[in-house]
Amino acid sequence: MGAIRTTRERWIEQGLQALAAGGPDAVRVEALAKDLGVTKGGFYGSFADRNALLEAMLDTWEREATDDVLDRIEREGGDPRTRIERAGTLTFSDDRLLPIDLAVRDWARRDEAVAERLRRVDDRRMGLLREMIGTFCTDPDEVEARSLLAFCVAIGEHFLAADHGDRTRAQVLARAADLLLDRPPRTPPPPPGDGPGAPSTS
Amino acid sequence: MGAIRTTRERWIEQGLQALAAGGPDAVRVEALAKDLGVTKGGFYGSFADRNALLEAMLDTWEREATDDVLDRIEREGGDPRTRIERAGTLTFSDDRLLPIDLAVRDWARRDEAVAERLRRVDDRRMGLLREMIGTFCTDPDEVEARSLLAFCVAIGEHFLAADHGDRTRAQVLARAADLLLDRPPRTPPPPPGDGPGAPSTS
DNA sequence: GCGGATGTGTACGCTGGCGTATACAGGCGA
DNA sequence: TCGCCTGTATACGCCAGCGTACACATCCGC
Repeated sequence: MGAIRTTRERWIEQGLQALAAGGPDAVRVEALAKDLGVTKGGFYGSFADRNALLEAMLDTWEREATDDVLDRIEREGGDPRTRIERAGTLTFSDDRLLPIDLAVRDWARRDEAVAERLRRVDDRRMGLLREMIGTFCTDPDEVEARSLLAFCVAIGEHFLAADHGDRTRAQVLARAADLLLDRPPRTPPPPPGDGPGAPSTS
Repeated sequence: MGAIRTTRERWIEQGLQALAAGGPDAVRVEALAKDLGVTKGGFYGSFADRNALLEAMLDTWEREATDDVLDRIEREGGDPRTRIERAGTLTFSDDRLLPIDLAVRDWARRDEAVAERLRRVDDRRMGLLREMIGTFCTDPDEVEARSLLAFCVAIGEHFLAADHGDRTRAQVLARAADLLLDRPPRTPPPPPGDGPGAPSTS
């Protein structure tokens, strides 16, 4: 009957999906079991309790969100501006990582232990931004300000509901990225009939 | 015994506090009753069910977050840059409104009806930003990009855990506001021993 | 003062979720 | 082959939370 035994990793992955979809309160042992097509019987063999699962989920997320992404950026190299945008893409355009990231951010507002993990993750990301932006901006205060702006827009974008009239969000983001990365507008105001939005910061 | 009868408004207010502190899942009828020093007996006289309370809370929030704030900005007038910063202060430095705002944003990611309300609120706020930034920036694409950046940093700031080394968050935000509002840095790099951070965008 | 409207306390049934206990099934090494 | 280890199903006790029922208190208009 049992296709693949339900391992610890499968519980963690399903927990992260539930976290992404409904926040920490949505991580319920019996619901995860149902999603996995089993009962909760075996859960307590892999985890002491629900809290142990949450910890394990955060461990997994922390690793995936930092080492995995940063290693890949470093390995693939490229122009500083390109690397910033690739970092943004890997983290904030990933269908898997993005919703988890946003859920963790909200969670961190209410749980100091989660906030501490998030701080570790964000510090590494800010470090990358500082380094990259520092290659074309000399004033250290301005580097910090631009880095903060870039990070805030990459996150805040997903918490913002406003429309932009004729423009798409992607178009506005592309222009914002031009401002932050101190480069001329890519598509000045192109005559009508342009393609879909450029990659942008997020 | 009962000092002041527990009115509909008191339930709503307490509900908003709970929402701010723990998200929509934390808005529990019996918990609110306990906070108010009563039992849940009378709750169902003012509200059909828990959901009706949530709706009423959102109604209240929507009004306070738009009409009340925007009316006040308009009434007090002032320089465009000043008005932007006052709008930010009234909304995102208010101990009462800010946590509610952040909670609603996360909630909106999972509930389309909440997202619709948030869209109405954010559209009005973006409208103000566009108008103000448009007074000193001519390119409409750039106005939109700057408005988005300003809004994103005002929100994103609170979802960001990173440190800034020697600088305080307020200092970095002040510099970011200078960039967005296209004005020279206020405290170029002041010798040590400066006061607390300037108001900034948030 | 009286009576209804409004709020209150207590008790109940129901559901969902956690954690435990216990017996069962299948793979894998000695 | 025999046990063990791992995962599984089922059943249980427990508690929190929603919504209902009903009897009681208090205020306000008449």
